[in-house]
Amino acid sequence: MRQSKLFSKTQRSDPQNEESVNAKLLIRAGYVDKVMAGVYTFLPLGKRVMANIENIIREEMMAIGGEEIFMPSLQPKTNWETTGRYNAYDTLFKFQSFYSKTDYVLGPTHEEIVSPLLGKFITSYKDLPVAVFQIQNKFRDEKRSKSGLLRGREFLMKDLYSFHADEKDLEKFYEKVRKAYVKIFNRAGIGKLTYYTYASGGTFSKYSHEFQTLTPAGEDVIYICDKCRIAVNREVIDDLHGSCPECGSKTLREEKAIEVGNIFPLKTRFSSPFGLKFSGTNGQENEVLMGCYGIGLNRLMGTIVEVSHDEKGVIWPKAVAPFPAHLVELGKGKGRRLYEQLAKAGIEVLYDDRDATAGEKFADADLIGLPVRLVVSEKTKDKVEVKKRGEKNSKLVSYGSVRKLL
RNA sequence: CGGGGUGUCGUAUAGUGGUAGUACGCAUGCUUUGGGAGCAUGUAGUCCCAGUUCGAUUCUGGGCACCCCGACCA
Repeated sequence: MRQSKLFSKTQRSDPQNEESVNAKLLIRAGYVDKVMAGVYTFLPLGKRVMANIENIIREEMMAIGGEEIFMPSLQPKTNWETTGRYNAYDTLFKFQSFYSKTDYVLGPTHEEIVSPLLGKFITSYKDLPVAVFQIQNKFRDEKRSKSGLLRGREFLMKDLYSFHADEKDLEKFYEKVRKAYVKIFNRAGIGKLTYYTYASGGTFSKYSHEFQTLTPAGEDVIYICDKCRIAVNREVIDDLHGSCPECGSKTLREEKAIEVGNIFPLKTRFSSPFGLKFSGTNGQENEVLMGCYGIGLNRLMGTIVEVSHDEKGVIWPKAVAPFPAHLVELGKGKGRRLYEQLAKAGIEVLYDDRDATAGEKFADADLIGLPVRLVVSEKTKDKVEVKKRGEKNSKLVSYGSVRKLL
């Protein structure tokens, strides 16, 4: 893409009243625009990042047999009364139709939709197990949204729901999801900093599990067992008498972290109120067991920025970067040949064809943070200068070999 | 929801009870072109409502918005 055609522009200074790194950098670089606290527009660059994150997640969900659906944000009050959450869910956006005076909620999650949905199709043990997922906007009336993309009022979330005939099957699938999540966070470039974490199960079960990424920007405190490479959320550490639930070790390391994903055994919490039953092999009626598994995409994007940046800007991991490289030309038209050559090879780079000074272009390239910077100028002659973002050294390579480096 | 802070051109900021300044941006022209370049000209602003006052962007009250800390986070 030609940068001269990009309607978003970078900002030289940090936005007023923003403290968090992800908000400052993403706004300055033109990835997002803040509409109000916790609500953002994703600009062309930000939309591409989000699409990459979405695709990683989608691929891994499909790899474990997830079937993608799309449920509504607009939900009937009655479903929420069925589960008793209409009054119990404290961040629920509620409103009324002006015409019919019917009450609605704006979905903060989708158990109230997915449970009756599957109830229409599950009748026999032969229909189980089944897992459906969606990538959809959620709305939560947070008392205090904060930290840029980390805690929003409207945000994109992947939610997966699984349905099982018995606990053993639920546990088996739970483990599959855990592995899929590890792959997702590895691909998103935050695997090394992300820990499988024991957390409270609320009213549903003894423990749930979270994926926590270490960052000072995090809201949670976790205790890491380096031997098992797992962690325990502070909310359950007393329960476990301060020891690792897997090896019993008491030498745990305290860190701040942000929850980027969670997996949760729901069991019959929702199948029961919605009457999800199936006929077993013996003809007896049984209750369906459920699990739910979420990943907040906005939060994941913000977390990546929190853990991968320097004083000049973002440093995107390759898999989520909006473009694989930033082609910076110094001198009008100098980069066009390479741009077109790469395009022919199916590689779309961000081509800075603007009539701007070298300093401005370099500063923007650092701020936007694509993994590789390609410079073509008078000085590079028939070669291309290649530099990785986050590294100091550059090298000159021939036009033909650029492709292999991306 | 409790506490604290902040609201001034598009962006970041200064300042004042009496004509609102600077930088960047943007526009035009010329010069410049390997780390946010230079000159000239131009463009554009006091969050909203009320009160005090001859006069309020400034003071007072209320509201709204945003940020931070805490509480909350199935």
